[in-house]
Parts: sequence; structure tokens; C-alpha cells
Amino acid sequence: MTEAAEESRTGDRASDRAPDRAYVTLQDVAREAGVSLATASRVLNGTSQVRTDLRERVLASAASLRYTPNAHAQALASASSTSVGVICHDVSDPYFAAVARGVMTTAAEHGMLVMLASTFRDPAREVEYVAMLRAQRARAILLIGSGFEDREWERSLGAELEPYQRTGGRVAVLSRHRSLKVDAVLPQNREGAYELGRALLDLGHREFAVLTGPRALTTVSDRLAGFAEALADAGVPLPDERIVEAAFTRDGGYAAAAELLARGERPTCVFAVTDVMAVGALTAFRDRGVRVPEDVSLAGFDDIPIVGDLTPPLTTVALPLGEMGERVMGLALREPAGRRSRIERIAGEVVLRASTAPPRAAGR
Amino acid sequence: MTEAAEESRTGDRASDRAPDRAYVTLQDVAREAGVSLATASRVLNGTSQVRTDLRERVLASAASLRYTPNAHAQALASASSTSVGVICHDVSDPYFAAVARGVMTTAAEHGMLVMLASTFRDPAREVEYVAMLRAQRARAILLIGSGFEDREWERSLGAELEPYQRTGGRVAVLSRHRSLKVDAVLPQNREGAYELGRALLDLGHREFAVLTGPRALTTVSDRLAGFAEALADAGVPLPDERIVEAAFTRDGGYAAAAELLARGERPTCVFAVTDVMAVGALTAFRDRGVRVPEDVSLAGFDDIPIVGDLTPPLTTVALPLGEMGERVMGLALREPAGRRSRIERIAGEVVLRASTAPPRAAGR
DNA sequence: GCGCATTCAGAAAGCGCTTTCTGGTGTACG
DNA sequence: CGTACACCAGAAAGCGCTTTCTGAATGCGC
Repeated sequence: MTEAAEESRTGDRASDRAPDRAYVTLQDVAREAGVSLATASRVLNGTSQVRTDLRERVLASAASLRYTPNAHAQALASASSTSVGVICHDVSDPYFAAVARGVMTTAAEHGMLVMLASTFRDPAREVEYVAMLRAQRARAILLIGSGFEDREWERSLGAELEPYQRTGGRVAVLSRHRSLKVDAVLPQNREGAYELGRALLDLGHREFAVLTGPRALTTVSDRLAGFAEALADAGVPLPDERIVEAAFTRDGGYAAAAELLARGERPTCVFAVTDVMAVGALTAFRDRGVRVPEDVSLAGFDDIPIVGDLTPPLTTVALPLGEMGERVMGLALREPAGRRSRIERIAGEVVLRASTAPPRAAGR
Repeated sequence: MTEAAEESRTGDRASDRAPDRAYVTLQDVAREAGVSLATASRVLNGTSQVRTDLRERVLASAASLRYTPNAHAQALASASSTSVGVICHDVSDPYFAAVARGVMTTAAEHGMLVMLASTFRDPAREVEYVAMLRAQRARAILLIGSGFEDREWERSLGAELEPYQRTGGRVAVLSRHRSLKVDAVLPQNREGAYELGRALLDLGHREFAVLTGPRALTTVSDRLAGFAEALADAGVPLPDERIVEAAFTRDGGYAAAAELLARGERPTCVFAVTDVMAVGALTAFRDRGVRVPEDVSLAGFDDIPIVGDLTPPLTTVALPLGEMGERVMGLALREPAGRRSRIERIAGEVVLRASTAPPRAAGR
């Protein structure tokens, strides 16, 4: 308190009334308005009625002092926070970027701030971020991006999430996470892939290959299973050597396509489990003089914004990415309805574009 | 304190020792370890020496109770926060996504959480977000994305930022913001565009058009100025009707290219001020049967990851987007060196790809 | 006109931490 | 053997808010 004296001393030559160093606190506002702390708080939060003249004095002094409440103090005192956490694999992946856009739109509508974390596909980091977001008392935690089918990982993630939920935290996921009892938005990966398979069969293809990411990712295994099922139902084989596994990225797609050609495989149609991988595959084919769709048809999954601008535009299974983000955020923000976790299924729609065509008569 | 009794009462039938409803607090850890609050805090933060046996007891009970510190309480008590705010126009724009990736990498290295806000190019929202981040006592605020050349906006943004900085907040920007006294990472837009212009002139082009975003964006005006200067230096005209302004997005690029053709203009070379616009333009040309580069050469700016996968791959001015994100985050985290704002300039490098070629002899 | 319900402002008790300040040991030194 | 000094654990004072609790006015009914 001796400092207060000093402050006004040094301050009398400084700018008008701005405290030279420290933040403006609610206390300052109350003092300037000549009311108590409690009253100032009530006015600013509209918590309860306050006589009009006091009300206006508080508002005026808050404005003139450029008061900003300390969100940490508010969070601490009211045990509620105004931010949500979102964990994804990589913001720069167009799939996540599109979903994140939807998430942020809905968050903004609710006045929420989004804390975004990228795990760069490191499961350990995912668990770590959950802990950080828990520490921040995030209102909700959103897990965007495929789960891993890995017992140990599920266990440690669950161990972080469970106490968080028990103390009132909301959790919602996009994509399937086995064994996580949480609200979820589930793109119908299996069904979408099945229908894509059907559509490609209808075009006349019988020689398929698949470029895939790590099968431990639920998204990968679901899409793979759906596609394989479509072929199986039609009695069309999908030999193991026609399934090439690589990183779940553009470069992975490039590498997988290159590997496929290097193996001497010449399918008439290639399915990349994500558009991002398909983009890489497309370039790999181009670099090696394999024309799409004349020499090989190519299809992806997701309908990320760029695929319509590729040459040729990519056949894919369209998912409403932005809407998915909005819905998962919405789920997390809405009051939980009882003990059961809510599930929202999102259907994918096969969109045939110029990257797929009937196979050439000779089959090459 | 009467509750404590009740708690152990209700707790004796419940799960092992987990408090049924509330968070585990440092108090709980201290009690379980049989030490004082202060000691527990010191152990967990390594603030000062603590006798080994006490140390271990604290660590053990923290682990067994799955204690997570309340970040708000920490922030309040220590007046320092562990999160930084990032404001961009739109996460789903590949340019921002790439920069954001770099930002998050560096943030993660420093154990910082990133609060990401998208303004969707609404200046008012930008100011609003600064206020929110100020309330959150973010360690630093990063403004990613072009500034506006708009006096009123600058004034109100400055009014939010100034008190924030005065109370110890760091601010760093990517792109030029007139009149903001802050640390900055500045891509050399003008110089890059100048050199791109030179390179295109060297290919033999003399008939140019430019597809541009709103000129109030500093990034746009800088690139436009640099490009125009290169042409002027070579005595090549750039008539107004060859400059088409549209939204700063992929769709804007599409619309601008369509408009250019609709005007009956037939330049031999088109410069889109960003790759994102160039992507749209490329599709517009394709849709209208204008071949790139046979009928018209097309160049962009930024070198976003996708452009190498387009057909044809796009000539552009490459910027190290990820690195730019890392550097702006680094600037914000590093101790300010005196009163002066630090500037880091980032040079762009012209990358000629297949989307540009010498003009056809006849000039169409 | 008096008692009681009803408003509404202020006092004060936390929220869960960090960080002084205080005081009790143990060791080294005169 | 007593004093000085480290060293380190605990007590307690906040950090800036929200929210109960308290109490002083006011308005109303009978």
C-alpha cells in the first residue's frame, strides 16, 4: 500500500488517469463510481437489479478506465470458464482446417474462445494436451480426428478424460473412438466407402488398388472395410499387394502411389482413403506419365475444398466438413441429456467427377 | 470445514479416495502428504529446495490423486499466464493454416497453449478478439494477416492494444500494419512482386493483367505496387481495365478471372496477388477453355502447399510460411529488447513452374 | 401509524493458488 | 558453550473477482 502513494506521485505527470503499470481492476471501477465492489460486479454482469443512477455511474467509469475483467479471476470465483479446447492432428491439413472453421464459427456465436492444439499425430501429445486443457478448466474438450485402435493409448486418454468429465467437463469427438463414453459426431465412413466402391464398380472397374494410412486409425480401418466389403459383395478381389499403406498425408499419398507403380501393379482404379492422400497420388501419377482418368481412375474421400480445382477434379465422398465442426461444437456446448452419450451420424455423398471414368476396353 | 466431515462420510462407500464431485486441489495434495500448502506448491513448481522425504511424499500424493493445478488460480496468483492469442482471418485459408502450423510448433516448444480466433475478415471482430484475449491475460497476442489501411480501424485497434502492451502484454504481427508500434515479421511483398514481374517480363510477356483483393489490405497494395513498378520500369503499361478486384479468396479469384475474360481482355500473362486467388482463376480458365500456359500464363504469390499439385503447377513467389509462423511466435515470446520494435524481413523467392511460359508468337 | 415483507447496496467470505514473512532447527564459528 | 547464520517448513497475505450474507431503506396492509 505504500506503493499507492508512490504511484500517484509518479503518476501526476503521466497520462491523464491511467494507472501507470497495473491493470485496471473492478476495485478501481467501483471506487471511481463511488460504489462497492459487489455493486460494480452486479452491474457489469447484470446479475441483479441496481438503481439506475448507480448503474450508469459504474458503466461510465468502466468505460472511461477501459476496464477489462480478469478472466482468470472470473473463472476462479465463478468456477466457469469461457474457453473450449480443440485437439486435432494438424491445423494445416485441409480436412482439419475446414472442420476447425465450423468449430470456430459456432464457438464465436457462443462467445467462446477456442484453444487449439495440434498433436502432429503423436498420441502422447494428445494426452498431454488434454491435461493442459483440463488445467485451463476448458468448458469442453473436442477431439477432432481419428482415434487410434491402441489399448494403451485409449487407457491413458480415458484416465485423463474421466476425471475431467466427472468434474463437469464436456467431451465431444469427431470420428470413432472405441471405448470412449462421450458425445460424438460420426461420419459414416464405412457406408460412404461402400457406396463409393459400388459407384466405381458400376463404372465397370474390376481391378482396384487402395492407398491407405495407418490401419490403427479408426477412420482408415472403417473406410478400408467399407470399400473392401463393396468389392467382396460384387465378387471382385482386392489382393493384399494392391493395398499400399503410407503416412496419412499428401506426401504419404504420393509415396503410396509411387510404390504401387513400382510394384508393377496396374489397377484400373485407385481409391485413396482421404483426399489429401489422393492429391499426392495424383501428382505421383502425373510425374510418372500415368494419365488420370485415361490410364487409371482415382477417387478420394472427404471432399476437401481444393479437390474441385485439381485437374482432373477428384471423385470423392463428400462430407460437410464445416457443418461437422459446427455440430461437434454444438454437442459439447449443449446441456448433456442424461447419462447417455449422444451420437450424430453424418452421411457422406458420392460425388463423381472427372478423375474417374470407365476403364479402357483393353484394361491396359 | 463442516463439509470435510460430510465428504469423508459420503465418500466411504464411493470409489477409493477420489473426491466425488470437486476438483482435487493443492490443499488435498498437501493434506494427504502431511505437509503445508506452501511446501506442496514449492515441490510441484521446483521453486525452492524441499527435504527429500517430503518432496517424495508430495509427488506421490499428487500422482495418486491425479492432481492437476488450476491454471486460473495459478495465473491469478502469479500474474502470468501460459497461453498466447492468435488472431487470423480464417483458419481454413491454406495460407493461414500453414502459418498457424509454425506458430503452434513454436508455442508447443515453449509449453504455451494457443487461443486461435478467426475474424472472417471483419475488422470489428478483430478488435473484439483483442479485448477477449486481453481479458484472458494472454502472454502475447499475434496478429496474423494483413492490416487494413483504414484510419478508424487502426485507431480502435490501437486503443485496445496500447493498454495491453502497457501492462506487459506482447504484441507481434505478421504483415504490415501501418502505425502499430509492435514487433513484426514482414514478408517482402513489394520486392517479391517486383521480381516476379521481372521474371515474367523476361519470359517475353508484355500484355499483363492482375487479379487482386481489396486494395485496403496492405498485403494487396504492396504486391500490386511492386508488380506495377516492375512493369513501369520496363516501360510496359498496366491499364486499369486489366486490374480486376475481387474477394481475397479462391472464389474471388474465380470471379475475377471470369470478369477479366468477360471484359474481352486477352492478356498473355495474369498475376493473381495470392495463390489462393490463383487457384480459383486456374479453374475459371479451365472452365472456359482457356489453356494455361498455352493461352495465358498464370502466376500467384505465397507458395501454399497445394500449388505444386495443380495442373499445371503454379509459378509463384515462395514464402516460408511455416517459418514465418515460428518467427512471429518467437518474437512475441522473446524478451523485448528495449523500446524499439523489432522487425524481421522475409524475402520471397520467385519459383517458375509450368503455369508460366513464353507468350505464343501471335499473342493470340 | 406500526409491523412486516421487499428491495437493493455493502461487507465479507471465499475460489485455488504463489510468495512473502516468520520461526524453528541444525551447523559452524568465535 | 554460546552466538550467528543458513536452511527450510509453515502461516498468512494476497491475486481480482463472484456471491452469499447482512442490514438499511422503502412500501404495503391492517
